[in-house]
Amino acid sequence: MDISELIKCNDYCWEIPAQGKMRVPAVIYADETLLQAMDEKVAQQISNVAKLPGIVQAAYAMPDAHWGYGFPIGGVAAFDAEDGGVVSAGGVGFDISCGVRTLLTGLKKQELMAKQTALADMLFYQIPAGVGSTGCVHLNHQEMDAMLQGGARWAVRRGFGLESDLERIEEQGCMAGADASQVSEQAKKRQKDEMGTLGSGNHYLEVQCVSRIFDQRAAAAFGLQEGDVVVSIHCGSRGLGHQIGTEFLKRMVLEAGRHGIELPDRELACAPVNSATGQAYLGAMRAGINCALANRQILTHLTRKVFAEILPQAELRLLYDVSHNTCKVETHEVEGRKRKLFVHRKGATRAFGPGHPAVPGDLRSVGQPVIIGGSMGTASYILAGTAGSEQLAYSSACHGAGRAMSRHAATKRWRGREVMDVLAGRGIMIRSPSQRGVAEEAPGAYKDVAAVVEAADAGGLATTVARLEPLVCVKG
DNA sequence: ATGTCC
Repeated sequence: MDISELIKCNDYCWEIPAQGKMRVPAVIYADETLLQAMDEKVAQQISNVAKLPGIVQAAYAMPDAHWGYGFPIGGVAAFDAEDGGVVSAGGVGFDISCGVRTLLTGLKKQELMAKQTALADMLFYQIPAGVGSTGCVHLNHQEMDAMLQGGARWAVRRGFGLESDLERIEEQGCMAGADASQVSEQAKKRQKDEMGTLGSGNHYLEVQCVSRIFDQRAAAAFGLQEGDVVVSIHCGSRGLGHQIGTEFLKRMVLEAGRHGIELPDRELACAPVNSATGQAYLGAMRAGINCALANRQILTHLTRKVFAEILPQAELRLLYDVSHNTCKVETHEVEGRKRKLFVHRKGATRAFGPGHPAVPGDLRSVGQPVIIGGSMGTASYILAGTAGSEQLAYSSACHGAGRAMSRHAATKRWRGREVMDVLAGRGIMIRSPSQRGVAEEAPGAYKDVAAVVEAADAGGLATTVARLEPLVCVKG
């Protein structure tokens, strides 16, 4: 990216001043190195977001931002419905409520190592992964609607996991305002056999070891110590979320003119929050959030079953579950005034600071856990929300390493088999149904996650708590 | 991300 047009606010914050049809400035949080490596399209896309009706304060890009459909991945934007604000399907992303949860196991790395191969094989056998994968749960119409309304709460009631899991999930596991009747039959049909499946692309289930603690107090509150084994699950709402996104995107493009919305880019199709389509999308999108929460909950149950067999002394407790493709109604202070806003986070994690009422009581003094999934074979990080992040980007942080190379380019450069062999040599066991998928996800195709986390920390978006190193990875 | 193009 050409940084000569940007105003440097500080070493980790850069502004594109409002110009032309931009209603507000665009702000990118990154250090100079990340910024220079960032695709020019991120600046274009985030500037286009700043042109949408009802946008408040600024459009933001996180340190892991890269080119996406309409909105950049790693984009945050909030809209005021009272001010003509919009909701955008492309601003949430196709994989609605894609997210990651981390489970504590109570195990130390040494206990796990003797069983590493058995665990890798059993997880791969029990966790459905890959394009079009189907699971052990099959939903009829009635159960589909119950799942879409109930989320992880529905899953726990059906025997998948523990009641105590729910308090460690955003929205206590059930997104309010979901409207299953706004989800098309086609979307439901695609999902009926896909519950409890990882999917493909960058989705994974990873067994990890805590390799470094950065913040002792926060780590103690989160239950993390050096040498601990944890499990992280990254996946979303599968075919259902994709279908909802596709259908509403089309509908929003067709209706934009009727709502007097001039689209700077077709891919930024949106509808006023206060319109039939806006409300219908919000209902369907929230149902999609519940689908993703239920999906991760079922996968958690399957993971517990595998550990019970291979390492029966393990006790898997949910640390936290974050969604990084959402639009949520939140109250934020803007220029001294509290406003109800529709906050879009696409490839960005909610990061509420200490004291926020939505953070579970026993974690509230340190802030919300923010889980940053690394790429395959690289570290992941646990951060905590900060008090200052509300004024920086509506309490948001990055979500991962962010791609640095296209999938196509990655498959030309690497072969899945060799990527797996190299990682095996470093003690990391990869299991995947797709060699090509492994090549696409080669560590070299991603940005340096440590640099991304450092920029998020130094920029004040969140504070680093712990680093996790992979031991076993089931890759979609 | 995605029944990787109804």
